Amino acid sequence: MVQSKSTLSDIAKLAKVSIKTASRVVRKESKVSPKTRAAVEDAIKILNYRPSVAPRAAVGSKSYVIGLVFDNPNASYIVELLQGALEQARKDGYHLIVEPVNLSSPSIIEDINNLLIQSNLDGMILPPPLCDEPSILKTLISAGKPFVRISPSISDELGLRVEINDHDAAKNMTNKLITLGHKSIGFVTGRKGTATTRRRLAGFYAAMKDARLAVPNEFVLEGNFEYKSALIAGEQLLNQEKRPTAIFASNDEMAAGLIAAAHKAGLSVPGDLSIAGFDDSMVATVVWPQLTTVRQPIKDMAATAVRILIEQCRAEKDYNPSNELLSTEIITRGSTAAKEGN
Amino acid sequence: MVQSKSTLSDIAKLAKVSIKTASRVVRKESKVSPKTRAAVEDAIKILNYRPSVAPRAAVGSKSYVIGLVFDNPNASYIVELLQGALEQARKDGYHLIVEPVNLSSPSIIEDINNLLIQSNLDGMILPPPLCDEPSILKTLISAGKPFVRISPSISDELGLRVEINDHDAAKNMTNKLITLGHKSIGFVTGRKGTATTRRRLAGFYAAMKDARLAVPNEFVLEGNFEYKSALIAGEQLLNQEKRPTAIFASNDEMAAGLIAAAHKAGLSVPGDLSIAGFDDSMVATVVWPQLTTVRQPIKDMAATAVRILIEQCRAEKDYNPSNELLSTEIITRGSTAAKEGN
DNA sequence: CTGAAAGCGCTTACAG
DNA sequence: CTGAAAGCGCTTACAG
Repeated sequence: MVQSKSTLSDIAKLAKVSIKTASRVVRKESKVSPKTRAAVEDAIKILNYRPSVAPRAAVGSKSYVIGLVFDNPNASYIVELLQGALEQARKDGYHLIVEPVNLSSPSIIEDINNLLIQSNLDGMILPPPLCDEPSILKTLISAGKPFVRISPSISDELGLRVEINDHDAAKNMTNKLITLGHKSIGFVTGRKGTATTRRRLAGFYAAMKDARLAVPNEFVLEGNFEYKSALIAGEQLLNQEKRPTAIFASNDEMAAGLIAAAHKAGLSVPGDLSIAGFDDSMVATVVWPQLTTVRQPIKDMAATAVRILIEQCRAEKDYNPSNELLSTEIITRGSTAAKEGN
Repeated sequence: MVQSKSTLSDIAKLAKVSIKTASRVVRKESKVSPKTRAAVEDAIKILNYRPSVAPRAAVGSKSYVIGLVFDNPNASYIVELLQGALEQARKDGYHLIVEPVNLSSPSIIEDINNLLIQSNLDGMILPPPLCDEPSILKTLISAGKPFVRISPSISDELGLRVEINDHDAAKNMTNKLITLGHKSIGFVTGRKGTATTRRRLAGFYAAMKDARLAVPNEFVLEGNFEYKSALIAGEQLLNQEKRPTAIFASNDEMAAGLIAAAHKAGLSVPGDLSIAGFDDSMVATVVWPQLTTVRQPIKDMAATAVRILIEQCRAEKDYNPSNELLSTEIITRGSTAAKEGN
């Protein structure tokens, strides 16, 4: 069970074939006779053989190692991302190197380049906001390394993309609030300039328009995905005479900020004010009341990103890669309620 | 700036020395003349040379790669751990392989062993709860790999340890509540059987005893570090006639659960009830009111763990490693207040 | 203090 | 379908 290192030549000796043939079986190449293959596979099992990652990378064009870099303040997002990516990489027999980088550091390009060179990476996963930094994309392209971007803001055709449909998800959540009887609905946007922010806002407007409900300008607040931005915006809005009966925040942290603002304004949630979030991150279940929110399949997205990156690494020339669009789900919890009087 | 791979022999050629001597400089060995060293260092700079990680691992006893495995549901804990560990590893010129494992999986030992073999790890970092699993420790010991445990429950002398003083931290927080005028103070414990749980509870009792304050048995509630356990325990306690004016939870998630229980019981925090947490995790600042809590230097702990692991990897035989004890800090926020009437 | 040789465990051409 | 040879970029003994 617990054994120490056995090598390819051990396998070859036991299976009575050459090292080369043993290697063929390990790497699942096609041109091996069934009988030979079986013999080698037996040997692999008996010796509990695992190919060492280092010599593979030392010799070949492929290292069987991919990289995931991140610079995202949202802890729960990162952890889910990691778990999805690591599980998929393991399934596909690849190793994953994880590196936090600093997008505002002057050495970021050098850092990424060093990672590429030192570890001879086969490719890279780029979650937001790194996926939107042109200089990083350029570095990868000029190094000839494939990459997959997760939820990029810019939909150009550089590398592959894994996304959700932010527009439709936001529209669905807005429809849910409308169905609960709300007519005055506020919205808190994400960080300015990102596609996510734009698309979620557009989905909100689309649902309101379909329902022929007006959206006063002062009901659309500018946030930046952080708790504090929503707390400030919410305080301002809720102290006015005219205020919405429901607010939809572009992520869960900001929804938590709105709950705090409601408390400060002496309003009860969801009695006086319904609040909805986006992400279904850990925050959603540690605030009171717990958040009604849009579940984003972050783990799936990361796993999908790894899968299509590896497909591309393994691919022959005629391979035609495709982007992936994953679906979302509304999770109903205590922060929303039917509007009283309906 | 952005360059592709240069090798040790490129360096040797440029510096007009042998590959071996170039290697000596790269590896910071001592027996090189200053003049030779300078020439090689110049060449390294000019060619932007970075040693490839793969051949190092392929050939030598040392791979310059260490592993961090984790199985912890607390996202913010993991992310801080990763950042601290990755930064320190990079500083020391090591690479870090991160792997989520499943403690309840029957294949966990095999998984860890495979990781050890495939990546030829120099050593491993074990955060809780993995650091308390005897079979994992045994695997590492029999493989001859050094390891560092973070906050282990059991203080045996296997490997190195990095810890905080849970007892004194809990005692300090309890003293803070006492100083605020609270005399009836409740406590919610962590998961049964862990040393952390025991030590924090003991610290609480110690402070209460010093202040000659009674602790009724029904004021000490059993939790398990999760939100829900504290919500249930809190609901039960707060609906009784006799209830504490302050409760100290063994972590932030449970403190968040207590806030929810207080809301349900119609009590305001901190007006009717002060609540304190432990960890200063992300939860602490997204609940309302924000939590007064004990800041645990998770990032520092991870960095320290990596540092002493690498010291041990590099060490000669006469190296005498030592465990590390890091200090904590009380962070005061809105969830605690002076008891009214004082 | 410095170097020429052998080898780590694999993979990549090249033959048969 | 199978194998003997050369080599990846580095490090580890061994000499001088």
